[in-house]
Amino acid sequence: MATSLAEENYLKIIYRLCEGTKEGISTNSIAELINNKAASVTDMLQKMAEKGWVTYQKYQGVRLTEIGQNIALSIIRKHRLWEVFLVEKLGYNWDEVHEIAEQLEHIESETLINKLDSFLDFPKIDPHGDPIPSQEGEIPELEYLHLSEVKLNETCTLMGVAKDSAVFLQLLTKLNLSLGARLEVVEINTFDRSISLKIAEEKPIFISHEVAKNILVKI
Amino acid sequence: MATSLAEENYLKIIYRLCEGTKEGISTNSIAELINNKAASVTDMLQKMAEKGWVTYQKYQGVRLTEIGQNIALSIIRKHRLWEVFLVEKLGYNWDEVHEIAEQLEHIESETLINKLDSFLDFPKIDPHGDPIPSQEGEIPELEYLHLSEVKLNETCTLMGVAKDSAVFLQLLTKLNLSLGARLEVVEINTFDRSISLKIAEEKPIFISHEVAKNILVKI
DNA sequence: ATTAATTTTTAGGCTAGACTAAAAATTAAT
DNA sequence: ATTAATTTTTAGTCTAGCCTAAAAATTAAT
Ligand SMILES: [Mn+2]
Ligand SMILES: [Mn+2]
Ligand SMILES: [Mn+2]
Ligand SMILES: [Mn+2]
Repeated sequence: MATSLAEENYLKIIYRLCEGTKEGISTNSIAELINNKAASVTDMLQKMAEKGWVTYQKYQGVRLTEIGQNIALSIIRKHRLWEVFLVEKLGYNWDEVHEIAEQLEHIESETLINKLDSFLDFPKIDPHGDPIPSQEGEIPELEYLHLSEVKLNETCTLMGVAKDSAVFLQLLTKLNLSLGARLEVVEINTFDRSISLKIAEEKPIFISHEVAKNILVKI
Repeated sequence: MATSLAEENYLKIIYRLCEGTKEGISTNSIAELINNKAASVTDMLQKMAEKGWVTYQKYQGVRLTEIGQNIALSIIRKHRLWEVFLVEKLGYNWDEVHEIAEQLEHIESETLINKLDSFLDFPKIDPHGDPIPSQEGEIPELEYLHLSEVKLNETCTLMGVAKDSAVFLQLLTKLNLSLGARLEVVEINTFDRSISLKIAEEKPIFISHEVAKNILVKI
């Protein structure tokens, strides 16, 4: 069945909210992320339940069905492949691509996205370290730690970000923090949980707990 | 002012119809190309006149304003640059790209299209030989002949097509007729105006007047 | 110059997807 | 266990962009 732009955006957001939990997703949480009023969300959820993309019972929240999840994953696949294209081929920075990918992800063509995938040499992650779902909708569950959880004097590799807002990404860039960077936690301040980091043997930088929480690393 | 998808499609079609003539463009001709009913077109024309994109008087047809024309040209620029991308970078054939470009042309980002332009090495024509408008909305008026107008025994170069339907383009491909081909008109049948052509010294092929009319050449 | 045919516009409706305001259900607080 | 606060749903509107049917204007044919 064909999906409208509005429906695709709902599916993507519900997918994101489902990830963290087994519970039903609340109307309000969707409304907030999609920037609509709760009443509008209820309306749409009922239509999407009708189409078999979500399971929905009044007041009990919503979950994606198998079908709904597959649609969501195909949109996420497109979003992330386009982000790779924008950074790798057109020379964008990682903080500039999200909005454009929000548009490109709705372009409908099976062949297009597979040719793009091939043109990009079948990347496994996007510019923010997020995994790219396969054509079949398989997505590797990457088991990363938040930098805020890393112990003193441990060394880790920056694998991704938990938030892709432009200001956050720009801050990381300014701090010289990019995907693949080797990080050593040289100090943890118990007062505010701020952290001192050595990036590849350079002189240490300070980051707040708030920043550390949104950086994903592998030991 | 922001343009909706529907408005952009109207502007593009009106631009095309304006090209051939100085007259006002009829409601019906727009309706036919855009696959809407005339009443819907009237409706939209009135709204677009309101916004200053067309001049419109009841029963007198419509013309693009300077502003309307510039919007149309920017969409055409995007359409054609994306077509180049699809063919040159993703390996599509020239008969497969139009529908996808119809979607991509509506992606809104100044920087995107200029980076794409640069990535493609600033092409001047698209895969069908159509000129690509500059960022400033300048478009070279290419003065081509229809192959049907070429005299017997003259030699010419295939520069473009006057129609980009998939079946037509597929026929040309089958006949080994592609952009840049050197063509010699070796026979013209007065009865049905069909033509015999030598392509780069190969043995001649036959094409109908209908086909010849839609092939653009330079002597 | 009338009449006929065609084109265009108006009038009134419909659907998707948003909204506000009010009602209903759930959850939290006494 | 009530009452209060919060969340969610229903009911009723609105706009964009389409539609059909009927009216009006233009163009073509007698
Ligand atoms: Mn993104
Ligand atoms: Mn991303
Ligand atoms: Mn095209
Ligand atoms: Mn083209």
